[in-house]
Amino acid sequence: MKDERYERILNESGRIFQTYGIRNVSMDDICTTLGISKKTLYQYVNNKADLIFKILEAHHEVYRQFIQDQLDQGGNAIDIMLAVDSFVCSEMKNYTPDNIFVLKKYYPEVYQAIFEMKRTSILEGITANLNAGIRDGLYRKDLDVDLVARMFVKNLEEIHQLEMSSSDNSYEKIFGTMYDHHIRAIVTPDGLEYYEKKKQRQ
Amino acid sequence: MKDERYERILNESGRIFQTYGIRNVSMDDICTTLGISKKTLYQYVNNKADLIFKILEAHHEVYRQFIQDQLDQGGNAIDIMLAVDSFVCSEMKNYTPDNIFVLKKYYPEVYQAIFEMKRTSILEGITANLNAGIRDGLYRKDLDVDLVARMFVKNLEEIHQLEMSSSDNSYEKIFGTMYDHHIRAIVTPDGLEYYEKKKQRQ
DNA sequence: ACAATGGAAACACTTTTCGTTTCTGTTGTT
DNA sequence: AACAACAGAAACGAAAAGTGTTTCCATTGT
Repeated sequence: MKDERYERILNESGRIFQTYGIRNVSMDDICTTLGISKKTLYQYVNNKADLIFKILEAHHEVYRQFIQDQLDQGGNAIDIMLAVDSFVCSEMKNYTPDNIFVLKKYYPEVYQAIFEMKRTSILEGITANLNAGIRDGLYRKDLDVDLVARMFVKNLEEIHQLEMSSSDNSYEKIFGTMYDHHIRAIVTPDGLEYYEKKKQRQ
Repeated sequence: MKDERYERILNESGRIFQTYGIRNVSMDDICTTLGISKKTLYQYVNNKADLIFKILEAHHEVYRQFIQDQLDQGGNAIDIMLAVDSFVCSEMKNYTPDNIFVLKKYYPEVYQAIFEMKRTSILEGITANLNAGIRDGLYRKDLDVDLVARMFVKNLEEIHQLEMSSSDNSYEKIFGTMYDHHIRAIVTPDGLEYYEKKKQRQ
């Protein structure tokens, strides 16, 4: 069932939802754009909410895979944070105020499911990063890993509530600051020295 | 009738339409946001289409006034074009693919009226600029003013059909290129010298 | 010839929003 | 105190748009 047509449905639907807005694009519009009938489309998705969920889920999977690859490489914990920084930032930019508004109002279950998925991924990723940094002597041993990870996620969520438009580059600034503060708060002297050197090179 | 409340209705409605999308924001939402009842709102606008029209018209008036001010100052025709360049560009950025899509599909009369209004303003502005440039020896005397003005408008319209997202900075590039070519195509040697000097200072 | 598949479009139903109206409370005036 | 005017909240009836289902038809493969 994970065939080329299914991939195309998700990718192309996602593109036109993002371009024109979820509620402005009807299932008829999607079929017209894709050149398939509704009967065919409904062989792949249960309903519009299901389509939206599957699109966001697939999108999230790309993000999750990127994070997982960074972790699997077993590199330096600070390098990983820096690599993840801009990737996560641009992922968040897709969630524009209008999209969030629509998801919350008309597809609340999809919204809950997706954001819980994201929350879980981030929590796991940060926890793993914290543990690796502690083990490598870059982060302080006395950190309450669970608490720091939760605080990180909380900060992400608060940034997300700010409802900036996707063209607003304040996202990068705020986001980068949050990452910067997070790292500075948890590093050892060795880790700080490494981090400062790395920042100077950018 | 042009009172503070009316101004506030237009400004605030325009803001949330722009943030959340025209069709995602109901008249009820607008009233809730403004803290007024629908009965009050309908004292100021006939219906939703009328509200949208009035918002876009007011927005256009700001733009038109800016252009008029530049013309009234009687300055150098090339300087005026350069002053107008980025103003027009950011004005166009408000017309995102989703907004255009909605206007065309659900409010076609509003769309036609607004774009005809814009077209007329641009045509008049460019025509006035061409005549001033010719009079001042910056533009060539052999120009067919009417034809050049129409070509300029045509180019603007074609850029507008490209459906770029508002975060895409290709708009500036394409737009700037179109302005550049327009000016280079019509200047006298004196005008070109002046223009090149001006461009070097930027 | 028949079966399977998929597109186009009709269909019945649902949902949302629209614009209108009613009810109520508040304020100002006499 | 009584009355008029005004505005907000919400109910209301109607319309529009969209949803998901089904039918009809054409095409392709066996």
